[in-house]
Amino acid sequence: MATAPDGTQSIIRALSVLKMFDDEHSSWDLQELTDASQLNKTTLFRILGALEHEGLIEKNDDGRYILGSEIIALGGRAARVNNLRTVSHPILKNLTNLTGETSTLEVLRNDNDQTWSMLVIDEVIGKHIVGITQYIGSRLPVHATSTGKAVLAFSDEETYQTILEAKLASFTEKTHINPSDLRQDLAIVAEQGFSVAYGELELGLVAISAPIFDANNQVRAAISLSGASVRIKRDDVHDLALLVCEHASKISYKLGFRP
Amino acid sequence: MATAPDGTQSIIRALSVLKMFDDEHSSWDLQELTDASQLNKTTLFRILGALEHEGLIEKNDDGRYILGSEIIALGGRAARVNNLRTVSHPILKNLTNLTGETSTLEVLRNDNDQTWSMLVIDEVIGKHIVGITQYIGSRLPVHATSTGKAVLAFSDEETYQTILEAKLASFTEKTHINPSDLRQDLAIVAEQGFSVAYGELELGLVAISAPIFDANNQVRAAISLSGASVRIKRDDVHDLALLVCEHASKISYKLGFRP
DNA sequence: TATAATTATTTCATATAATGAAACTGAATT
DNA sequence: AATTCAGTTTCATTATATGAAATAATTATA
Repeated sequence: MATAPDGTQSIIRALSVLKMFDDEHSSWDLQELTDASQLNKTTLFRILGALEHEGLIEKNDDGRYILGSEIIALGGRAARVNNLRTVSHPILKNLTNLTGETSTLEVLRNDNDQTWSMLVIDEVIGKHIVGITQYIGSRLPVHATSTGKAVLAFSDEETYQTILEAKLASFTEKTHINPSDLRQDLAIVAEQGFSVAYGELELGLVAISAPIFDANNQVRAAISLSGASVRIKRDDVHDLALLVCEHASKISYKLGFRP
Repeated sequence: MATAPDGTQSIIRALSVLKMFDDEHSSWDLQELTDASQLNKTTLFRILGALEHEGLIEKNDDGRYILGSEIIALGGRAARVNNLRTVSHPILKNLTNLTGETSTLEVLRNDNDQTWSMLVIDEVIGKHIVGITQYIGSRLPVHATSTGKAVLAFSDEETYQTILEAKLASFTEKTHINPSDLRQDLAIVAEQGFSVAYGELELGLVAISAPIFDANNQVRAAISLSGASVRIKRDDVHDLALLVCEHASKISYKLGFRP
């Protein structure tokens, strides 16, 4: 064998070493890396030398290696290219292709000053004739949408509180207008990893959502799959939810989220 | 020569290639990289193979290489380790060592709901006896502090407007209580890259600040150097400002900012 | 303080694996 | 159909990555 089929071996080795710097092991010394990897100490020494030379790792005060600022810079650039909408669109399309139903991408947005809402930033219209509405650019109530609940259930305490303290407007008899009801629902969402809004915003409309996380391990958005309740029955919800979660995970992954 | 002194050559080459993916050149194909680098096409082909294999780059729809999600994930981890406070502290210490004056690190924070202020998150006390006050944890008015002005001058339009629209409280006769005065001052700050508050918060107190940027090219904080006006004369300000800017740049660099 | 133990770095001989010229493939363009 | 260009594979060459061992530099222990 002249050259590794997947590209230069020493580079693959170096990148594997780089990936050993995760949240659980954010700093290493040479010996630890030697013990934890299959690599020869001298080889590692030179790999680290190269990584350090290029600023991808650096030594902290204790002389231990940590990820360096060059990685942060590269990460910023990568995030700019792999932005939420660009990355999500093909995945939304796939979700709609598989189900025939409409899918959307929504983010939590602070409106003018006080209020929060879900802003629809992308949408792929389903195949069914009933309920074709363009939603891109619309702002929807957080507490009455599946996406809102998906985001809220994984938000930081502060955002969570702020929104729950606001007045919960009623849209149908199914809307949670009672904070404790909503809180209970959100606990379930957090538990199972997806949310369902069955007629909470509009009677006859079912929506299933899952949250999207980014490289900072924070909720960034949610996707939804929605359709008329005449098509999407209670029994279908679970299978569809699984599909939505899968697709949401794919987006999270592409945004650098590593669970 | 057996091995490159700075570490494995092929790895250094690969990392140099990775860095070619900047904001101006966010996507490349093999030929372009061949033309733009000193490397042999076949070598590049294998370098790209290794980088792609490990997810640091990927091909977009057009078959062009772009930075991949693994870089975003690594960037997130690196940012968590190289956090603002940790990174800034030794640099603040240095600034205070060189000048004898107190230096601080401050971020713009949305208070409870409406108001904004500068939150002091680190401080290195200077050598002089006069004016030793612990400020860590304090919230200071944005419009009357050098740090506030440094941050504001480089903030996005929305934040800028919001804060300028609020009532500008008066602290001394030097405080900018008139939006158009403040606006004018901020234009100068944006121009020269640093801000000065000469008795605007407290008579007899001079502070000089410079903004800190992160890998997303956005203002993240500001550092200040402050002391009594009996020591820091008008004539000293310029030289000190240069020093403050230098130190702020160092922090920005460590946070992954590449101007 | 000396000694031991541990880790980091350098040396050096070896051959593996990186390298690049050239050939080949496949797609796009004329 | 002919041509051009980008991407990929082949293959011979040797530069260069590799790792065992020796050395230096720390750190821990007696």
